[in-house]
Amino acid sequence: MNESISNETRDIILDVTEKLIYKSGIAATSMDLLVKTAGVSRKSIYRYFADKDALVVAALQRRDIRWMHWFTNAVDQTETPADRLLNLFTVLKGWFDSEGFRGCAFINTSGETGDPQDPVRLVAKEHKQKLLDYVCELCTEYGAEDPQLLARQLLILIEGAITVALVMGDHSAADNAQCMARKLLGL
Amino acid sequence: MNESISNETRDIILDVTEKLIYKSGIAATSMDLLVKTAGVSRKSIYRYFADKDALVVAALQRRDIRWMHWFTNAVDQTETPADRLLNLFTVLKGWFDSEGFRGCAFINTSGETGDPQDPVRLVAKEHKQKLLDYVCELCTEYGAEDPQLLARQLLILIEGAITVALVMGDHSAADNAQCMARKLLGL
DNA sequence: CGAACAGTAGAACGAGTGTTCTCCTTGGTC
DNA sequence: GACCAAGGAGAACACTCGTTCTACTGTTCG
Repeated sequence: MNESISNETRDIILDVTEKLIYKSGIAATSMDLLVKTAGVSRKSIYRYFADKDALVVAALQRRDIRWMHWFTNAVDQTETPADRLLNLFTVLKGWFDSEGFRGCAFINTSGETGDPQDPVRLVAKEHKQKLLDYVCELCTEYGAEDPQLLARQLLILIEGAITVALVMGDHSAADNAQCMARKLLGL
Repeated sequence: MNESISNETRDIILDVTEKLIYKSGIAATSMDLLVKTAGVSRKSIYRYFADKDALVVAALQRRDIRWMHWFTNAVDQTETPADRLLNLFTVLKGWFDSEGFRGCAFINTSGETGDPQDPVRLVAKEHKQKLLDYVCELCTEYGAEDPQLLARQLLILIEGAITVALVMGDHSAADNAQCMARKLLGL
């Protein structure tokens, strides 16, 4: 009857795929491990997804949506536009300190894939574009002279903090990035 | 006679491994492809390296040394300490625009490996620590109040620019990072 | 009831993986 | 000349990969 009813099995598959990819990367996430972890049969996976590539892309798109929702919601929990811009890095800090933090899934999977035209890379690019657009909105609300330039600079701070936090294990990168953002905003 | 004579075959193997890993990642670099590309036999590879892991680590350590040499040499081609700090990003820009640029090999391979204790991750951490130490030296020469803090902030700008350049394909990230560095240095 | 469907369990297949092996050639060194 | 280490070409092994298949179990609905 209802064609848009949420399919439970499909959701489980996507959930588990998303988690395994984030934890260990695409190559290390075998269909066998997926079957065992999700508790579904191989046939069920191939019923909903043409092949592993399609499954991976769908899982990453799901993570894109969910991460952006979580991030923007958390950042928006402050009053003034200036607070929101600084809050970007406070929320990042909380993410770094959370259990199971493994950096940004999209940076990681981009590094795994050599071909820039690979669907995985395109999803990553779209994700970062969405993040840039969101930051740009905040900059506009803040009343920045050049919101686009400011947003691009803040994005560099965000990506830099994430990368340093992952590779060096230095979670204080969020604080250092926030310190730079403060100077940039003239606060 | 001379025990420290440079071994040509070993060098070729390391060279090709380094290039293939940078181009396509560790998982995509099979021993078979390595044999065909390097024009050496499997036996030769296993004569010099215990297994693939050891080869990968050795190739990454080699890249660490060579990249740092190249980078510091290029950056040091300026007169004043202030110029050198800004030159960090000019050199980065040149790297981004160079043919075959695929981001930072150490960020990429860190994303490929889930386990933080993996030798690959340790090599990456050491590489970024060396880079941080170098930037810290420049900051000290510059006469910064807190060279360590400044260096950590500049490192975030560097890693952020690299990540944005790779994932978004936006090479102007180097310019934007340099712009922020200028503000940070009060120039 | 019975057809249709979503699902599990698991075998099977071909291709690719890292690794080891044998056989052959080459270029020195006692 | 005898020896031996270095290297090449490629077969072979055990394993894992993604993918497909068959056989069986419920559930739903006309």
